[in-house]
Amino acid sequence: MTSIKDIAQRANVSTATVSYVLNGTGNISEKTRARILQVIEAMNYQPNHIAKSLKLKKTKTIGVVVEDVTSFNSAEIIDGINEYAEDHGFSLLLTNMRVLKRLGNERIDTEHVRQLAPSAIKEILSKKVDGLIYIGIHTRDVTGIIPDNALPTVYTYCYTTNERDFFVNYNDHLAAYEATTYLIRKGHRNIAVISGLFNSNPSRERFNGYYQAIMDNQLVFDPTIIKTGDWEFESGRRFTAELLGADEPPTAILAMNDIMAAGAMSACAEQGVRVPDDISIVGFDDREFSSYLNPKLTTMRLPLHEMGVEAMRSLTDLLSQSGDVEKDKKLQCTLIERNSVAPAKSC
Amino acid sequence: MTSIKDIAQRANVSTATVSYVLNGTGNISEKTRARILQVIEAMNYQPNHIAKSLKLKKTKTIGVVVEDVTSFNSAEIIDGINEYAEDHGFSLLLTNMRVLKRLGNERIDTEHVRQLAPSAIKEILSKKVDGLIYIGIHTRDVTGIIPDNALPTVYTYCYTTNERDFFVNYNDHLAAYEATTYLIRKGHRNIAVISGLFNSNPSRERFNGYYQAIMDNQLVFDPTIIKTGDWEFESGRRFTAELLGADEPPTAILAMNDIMAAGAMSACAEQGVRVPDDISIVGFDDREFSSYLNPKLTTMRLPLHEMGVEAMRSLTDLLSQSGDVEKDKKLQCTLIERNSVAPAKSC
DNA sequence: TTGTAAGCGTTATCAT
DNA sequence: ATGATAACGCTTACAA
Repeated sequence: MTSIKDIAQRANVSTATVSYVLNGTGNISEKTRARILQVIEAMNYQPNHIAKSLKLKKTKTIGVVVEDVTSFNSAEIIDGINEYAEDHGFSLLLTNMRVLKRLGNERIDTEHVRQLAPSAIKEILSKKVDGLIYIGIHTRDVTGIIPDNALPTVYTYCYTTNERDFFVNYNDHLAAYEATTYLIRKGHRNIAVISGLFNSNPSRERFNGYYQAIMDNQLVFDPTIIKTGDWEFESGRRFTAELLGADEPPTAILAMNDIMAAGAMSACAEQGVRVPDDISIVGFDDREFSSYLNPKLTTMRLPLHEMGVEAMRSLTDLLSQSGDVEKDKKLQCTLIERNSVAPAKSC
Repeated sequence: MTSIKDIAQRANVSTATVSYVLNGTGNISEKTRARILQVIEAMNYQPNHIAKSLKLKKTKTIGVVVEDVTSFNSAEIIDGINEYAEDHGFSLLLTNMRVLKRLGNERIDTEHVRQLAPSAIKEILSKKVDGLIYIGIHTRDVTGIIPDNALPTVYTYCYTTNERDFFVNYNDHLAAYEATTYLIRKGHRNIAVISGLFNSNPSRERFNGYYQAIMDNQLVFDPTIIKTGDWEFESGRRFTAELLGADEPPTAILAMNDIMAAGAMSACAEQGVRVPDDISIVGFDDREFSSYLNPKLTTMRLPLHEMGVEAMRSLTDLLSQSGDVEKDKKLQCTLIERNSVAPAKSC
């Protein structure tokens, strides 16, 4: 590999001079600069980032620690990180803890993940990244997984209780409020919800958003049409079947993710109730498959890409200590209208 | 950060000695080794990979160049790479060309991607990775995207015509042959296919597999039930509608991806034909959503994870020049039986 | 405006 | 069995 030394030699200057023109630092006469640039071109010189990193103690690479790349949220967030990173000359060192395959979806509590983390973190610290972005697999508390003293870190799709950390997430409360309001505007008065497990923050937040929309519109809150699912297809199917069996079934269902919404649609098909003619359904997440369902699912889109962008922006701001960085950024979801909602039949 | 020098000082030895025990090289007496180890522990020493890399000219990290992380195949392949890499002490530097967002799905030909690649590659070469894995977004020829002299490279989910390169892909021909044979065993004689675009290798290979299965079973090949889709939902829907309108509609459809299969199911639903009672459908890819469709889709699973593992295995073998590495590895797909296929009605 | 040289944290050669 | 030291490719104070 051709180095700065080779360039210096060929251009009859010192390595310092070459370094100066390379970095635009120092005061170099126009003609030597031109000559050096020419040699650099001719020899197809590529700077060695490793040497530079060693000297500068900055690698211009950030560690992306992801609980599982394979989780539906990860790729799009990484894409966002990438977009911003590329524009700012950062590279990404990817560390995948693979918790889904190692632990299974049931045991993703902080305790178990913490056992997986140390070696991953150690590895990444050895490689001397400048900062860390941690991508969770569920929006939950992950305090303690990354040692407190590690590096500037921003968490996305999760959070910690640590004073020093930074987060970027989305606004669950508002999203559910808007989804519910949308249904109400369509004339629905009897809106069931199939929630996720209630030990999860998003479930609670979304429920609160729903509840507030019901209250703000002077509707009556009916606890019997609130069903606690577990995020999986089968729970969406089962609870919808239950709902459909009631004397006066709801005219709309808000499912807290698209998978349960798909389950709900399945239950409807089985019982011959038509979506959206007989019942409206709105999902959550805007998974790719939502538009492959029949009918295509109306759902709340998560701002995953933007979360990646914002996480990376926060981190670079942190690293350059440029102004102050928002500690707990919350992005907005947007409703994607497709074909699973119709106006309530006038009564 | 505590360095080898600090350790040496505290343990009253030279840096060389510390390096020896750290690497198990050299001949160190048991008691000094123990003492040094103890100091290392006490000071919580972490080796500096950057310095090591500079000296050794090996970084123990490999560059993963992916055309788009966001594409359905990427995450699982990366996960496979990760699994193998972790076991062998390699880190992953991720470079995402983001072609889907930059170019759109229509213009992903090699020409356009080639314009995106150079800066990405330059960047990654500067960071001195030991080797490269290139993950395509479609199985197609990507010759010329990565400069020939770059680094040991293995391609997956794509290929080149370059003698020096290595590939790992899956066996399209066999997969289609097996899917078709499965349908034939279920008694189907009239099996339509909705293919992808015919300028794509997989489309041709899969068609050949289908054709051979038809021949091997002495069925008659009917070109009127071969439809050329474009991989998208709408084409699956439209061609199925056509197929269903025939005097004697096929009793089964082989769709060359799950998205078109979903479209096919949608068309069936619209026309009131029941899957699988009236018509059987098998897809291709085993996308996550296949089991959220109604009925759950029977489909060929792509060995994505294994492709990642094997790609990384090939690359590490290449780097350690241990034995010879298979130039063009082809993995097998496996049929996932769900609920979209039923035996043909006895005629 | 340019050059000299020390130093970043390692490894490895050559002495001892 | 252990130590001194040059070298990896770069940046940067300081000197010239």
